[in-house]
Amino acid sequence: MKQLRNTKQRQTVLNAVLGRKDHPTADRLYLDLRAENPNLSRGTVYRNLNILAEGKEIKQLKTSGADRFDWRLEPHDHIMCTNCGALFDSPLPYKEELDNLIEEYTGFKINLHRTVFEGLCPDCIRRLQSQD
Amino acid sequence: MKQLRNTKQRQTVLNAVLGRKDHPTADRLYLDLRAENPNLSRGTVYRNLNILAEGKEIKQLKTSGADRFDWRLEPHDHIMCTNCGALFDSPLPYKEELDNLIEEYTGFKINLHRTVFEGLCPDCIRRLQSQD
DNA sequence: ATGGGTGCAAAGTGTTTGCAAGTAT
DNA sequence: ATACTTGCAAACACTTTGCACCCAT
Repeated sequence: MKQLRNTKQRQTVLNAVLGRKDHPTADRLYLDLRAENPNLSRGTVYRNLNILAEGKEIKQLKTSGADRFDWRLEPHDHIMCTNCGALFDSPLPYKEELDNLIEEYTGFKINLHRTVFEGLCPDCIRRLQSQD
Repeated sequence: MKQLRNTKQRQTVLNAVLGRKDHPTADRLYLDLRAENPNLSRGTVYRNLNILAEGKEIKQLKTSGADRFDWRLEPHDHIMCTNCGALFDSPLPYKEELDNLIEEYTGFKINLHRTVFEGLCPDCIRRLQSQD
């Protein structure tokens, strides 16, 4: 395995993820960071996000469309607004026993499961109602 | 709303999804169909898959990477092999009550949730063991 | 000094779209 | 006849990569 280095850019990217409570996409992160670091490159942000996720320092949420990044390391589910795209953590506990059940039923070796609830967030419900 | 037409191409695409028990990506479907229909275009396959999914005639599985299509209309979870990419239906029941719980906790209006279990399928477990 | 890291731009992957011609209704 | 659909290619969104230079170790 490669010996990782502690570059300014990698620190910047890591802190950016740890420092925010939303679940930004790589590009959102890049655009925000570039405001402060004008010659930070998109490739570097994407590369470091992948490296940090592989090293389990952050979590990568594989969504359709753009992947999101998350500072919470314990497994947990998510809730996504299909109207505005906002993403939240689920308050329900992650059910690890489901993984074991699937293993028994299917012979798979399960690492984890990903659950995303989809619907309208309170803000969008309000917004859509006031439009009619 | 648009008045849909019943074209040969749309039928071909619909039957292709209904007729197979795997969960093909749009591109897999296109490549397979083009063997029989040399001037079927990629755009037409993608367009029709989206139209059919909107019309609830098939289901669209939003996975990271390429979306998959599914003939089973009732909500159900999936199991994906992270090694070979194979995708299977979960034998566990879909828990609709979770959606209600999330609504109570968060004020969201939930339509559905998507759960994908990730791990190694029995074939890949065997394959990987015999390599060492 | 050396090998991982960076910036940049080009290429890759999966998907959508504008347009002129074709066809189901 | 109307307007939805098609094939095609170009465009798009998101991400990865090749390369020459740079810098943490």
